[in-house]
Amino acid sequence: MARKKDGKKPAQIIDAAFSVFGEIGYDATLIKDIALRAGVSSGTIYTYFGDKKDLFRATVDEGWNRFLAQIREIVESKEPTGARMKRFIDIGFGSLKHYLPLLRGMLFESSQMNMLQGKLEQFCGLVERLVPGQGRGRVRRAVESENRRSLIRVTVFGVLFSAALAEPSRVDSEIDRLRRMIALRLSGE
Amino acid sequence: MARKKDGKKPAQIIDAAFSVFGEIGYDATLIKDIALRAGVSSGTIYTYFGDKKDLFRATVDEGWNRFLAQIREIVESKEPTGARMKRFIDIGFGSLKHYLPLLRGMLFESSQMNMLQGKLEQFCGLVERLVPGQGRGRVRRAVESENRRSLIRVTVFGVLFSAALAEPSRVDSEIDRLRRMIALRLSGE
Amino acid sequence: MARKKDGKKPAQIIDAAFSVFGEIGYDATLIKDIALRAGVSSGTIYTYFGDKKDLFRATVDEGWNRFLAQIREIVESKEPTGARMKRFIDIGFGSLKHYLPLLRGMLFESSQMNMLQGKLEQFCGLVERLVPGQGRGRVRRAVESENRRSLIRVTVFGVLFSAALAEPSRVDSEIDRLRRMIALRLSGE
Amino acid sequence: MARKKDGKKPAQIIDAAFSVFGEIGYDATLIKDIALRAGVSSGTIYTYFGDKKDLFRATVDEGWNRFLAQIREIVESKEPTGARMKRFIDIGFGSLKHYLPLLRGMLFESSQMNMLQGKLEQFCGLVERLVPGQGRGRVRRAVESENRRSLIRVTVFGVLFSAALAEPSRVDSEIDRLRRMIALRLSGE
DNA sequence: GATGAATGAGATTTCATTCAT
DNA sequence: AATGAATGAAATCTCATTCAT
Repeated sequence: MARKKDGKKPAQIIDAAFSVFGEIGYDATLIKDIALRAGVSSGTIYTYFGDKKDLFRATVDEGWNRFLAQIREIVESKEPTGARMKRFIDIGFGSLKHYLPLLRGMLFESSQMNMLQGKLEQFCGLVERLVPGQGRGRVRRAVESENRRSLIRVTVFGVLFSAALAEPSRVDSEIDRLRRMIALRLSGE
Repeated sequence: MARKKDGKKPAQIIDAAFSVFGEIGYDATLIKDIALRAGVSSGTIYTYFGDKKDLFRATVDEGWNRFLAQIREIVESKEPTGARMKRFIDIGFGSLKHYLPLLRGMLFESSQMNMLQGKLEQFCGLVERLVPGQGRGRVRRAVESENRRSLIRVTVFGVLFSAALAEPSRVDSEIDRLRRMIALRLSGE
Repeated sequence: MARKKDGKKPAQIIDAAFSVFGEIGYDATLIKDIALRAGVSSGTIYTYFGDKKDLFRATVDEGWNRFLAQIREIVESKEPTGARMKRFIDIGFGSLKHYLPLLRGMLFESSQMNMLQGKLEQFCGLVERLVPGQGRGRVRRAVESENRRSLIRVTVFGVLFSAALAEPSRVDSEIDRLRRMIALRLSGE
Repeated sequence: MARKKDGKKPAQIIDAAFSVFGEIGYDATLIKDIALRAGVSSGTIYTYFGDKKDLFRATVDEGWNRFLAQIREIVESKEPTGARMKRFIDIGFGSLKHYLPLLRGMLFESSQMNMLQGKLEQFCGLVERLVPGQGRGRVRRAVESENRRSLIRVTVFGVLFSAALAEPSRVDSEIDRLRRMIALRLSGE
C-alpha cells in the first residue's frame, strides 16, 4: 500500500479504501467513509478515480500486485527448492494476514468476481512453478498434470477462503493452522 | 374462500429468489425482479416473508438444507465405505452444479458471511465422518486429527469456491475436473 | 353504538371502528385491525362502506348523533332550568368520557376537520338554548348575544380539547375537574 | 469552499415545512412538497434533519418558541397590569393568526399529541401569571385556585381550537371575535 | 354475501456523484 | 486542486382496495 506520509492524495485514498473496503465490504462502504479516513473530501476522490468501482479496482490491483510481486520474487529466485518453499510459506501466509481484508472485500460484490478469478489464476500459476511435479517418469503425464493443477487450485482457494471466512477473532489462529498443514504437506510430498 | 390458495406461492417465490440471488447477488437483486420471476406482485412477497433479508435467509436455508439432507443420508447409510464414497461424489458434485448459484449468492453480502461459515462447518463435519481417518495406530493421533480436519476444510472450501468463482460458461467442465481430482484422491488414500 | 349481538355486520363494524379509531387515530388504524376486532374479514368492510374515509365518517356520525340526541332531549325538556342544567352536566360529562376516543380520532386527520367543525357548531347551538341569556333588558343586546355565543363556543371547545388532549391516565380526573368548574360557573351566573 | 453556504437552508426548510404541515397536516405532507416549496431537493432536507418526524418537531419547536418568547416577555414585563393585558391580547391574537397553521399541523398526528399537550401547558402557565388571582382574602383559596387554573386552561384551549378549526376563509373574523370576547372578560374581571 | 390472498401505487430515505465556490 | 453542500434517482416496504373462489 502507498505510504501515508508522502503527501500523495491517490495513495492516501487507496490506503483508506483498502482498510474500509476490507472491514465492511464494497457495498457497505461509503465514499464518505473513505474520504474521512483518507483525510480528504469526498469530491477529491473523484479527482483521482472515476467512480466507486474504479477506486475499488485500483485498490485491489494495488494490493494484489504487491502481494504477487513478493511471491514472484520467491518463485523466480535461484535458491534450492527447500529454501524457496520455506520462504514461500513464510511470506505467503504472512501476507495472507495482511491482505485478508482485501480478499474479503473482493468476495462481497458479484461484479468483482471476475477480477478475483483472474487474480487467483495468476497466483496458482506461480504456485505451480514452485511446487515440483511429482509423477516424473510415469506414463500418464498429461492426466497428472491436470490433476496437479486442480489440486493446487483447490488448495489455494481452500486456504484463502478458509482464512477469509474465519471469524475475525480467530483469523490468526486459523491462518497458523493452515500454515502448519500446508507446510506438512509440501514437505511430505 | 379467497382467491385460489394453492399453497405454492412461497415455494414459487423461493425458487425465483434462488435463481435471482444466485445470478446477481443479494444487493443487486431487486424485490421486483424476484416478484417478476415468481409471477407474483412485489406485495405478495411480503405476505410470506418479513423483508428482503428474511427472504434471502429462507432461500439459503431451504437450498442448503436440501443439499445437506442428501449428504447426510449418504454419510449415515450402512453401505461399505467404497460405495458411500462413490455416491457421495456423485451426489455431491451433482448437487454442486445445482446449488452453485446459492453459494455465489451467499458470497455477495458480507452480512451473510456468518451464515455461510456456519453452514460450511456443518458440511465439513459430515465429510469428516465420511472419510476414514488414516493414521490409525500411529503415535501422533491428535496432531493428525487436527491436520485431517484442516485438510478436509481446505479441500471443501477449495472445491466449492473453485466452482463458485468459475466463469459461468466453464462451470460444468470445472466441476467435472474437480470431481475427477477428488475421486482420485479419495480412492488413493 | 350498535349492539354486537344482533348479527348485523355494519353495526359490528362500526363498533369496532369506534374503538380502534378512538384508540389510535385515523391514520394509524388499519382496515385489518377493524376487521379483526369486528370479527369479519377486510373484504366484508367494503361490502358495507365505500372506503376507509366513508367508514370513519359513518362511525363518527353514529357516535355523534347518539350524543347529540341525548343533549337535545335535555335541552328540549320542560324541566325547570336548574334541573335541566344539572342533567346537562351529568349527561354531558358522562358522555364525554365515552365519546372521547371518537373526538380524538376526529382530531387526528386533517380531512376530518370540517366534519368536526360542523358537529361542534350543532352542539354549541344546543348549549346556547340551554343557558339563559343574561343581559335581558339591557341596551346592547346584539353585542351581548355575540359575546355570549363566543363564550359558549370557547368554553365548549376548551372543555372538549382539554379532555381530548389529557394524558390517558389522567383523563377521568381531568374530566371531573372540568365538570366541577363548569357546574360552578353555570350555577354562579 | 463548497457551494455557497449561506446558512439559510435550514431556515428555508423550516419555513416551507411550517406552511405545508400547517396547510395539510403531517401525514398528507410529502417531503417532496416541502423541498419544492423551500426551493431545495428532497435530499437536502436530510442534510439538516434526520427524518420527517425530526423536521416536524424542529418546525413546531421553532414556531412555538418564538410565540412563547413573545408572551413571556409580556408576562415578565414591569408594566402595570392593564397595559400588560392589552399587550398580551394584541400580541397574543396577532401571533395566533400567524401560528395557526402550526397548531393545525400539530393536531393532525396522534403521535404529536404529547408535544401539543406539553406546549399548551407551558402557555397556560404563563397566562396564569398574567391574570391576577381574584379571590384574595376569601376562605376557599385552594378551590378557587384550582378553578382558576381550570378556567384558564379551558379558555386557552377554547380560543386556540376555535381558531384552529375555523374555516380558512373565516379565520380572521373568528379571531377578531375571540379577541373582543376575551378583552371584555379580562377587563370585566 | 363473505373471504383474505393478491395487488401495486406511492412515500421515505440513502448515497454516489456533481459543481459552485 | 480541493471542498462538501446539494442533488435526485432508485429501492424497500406498506396497506387500502379488489376480486376469484
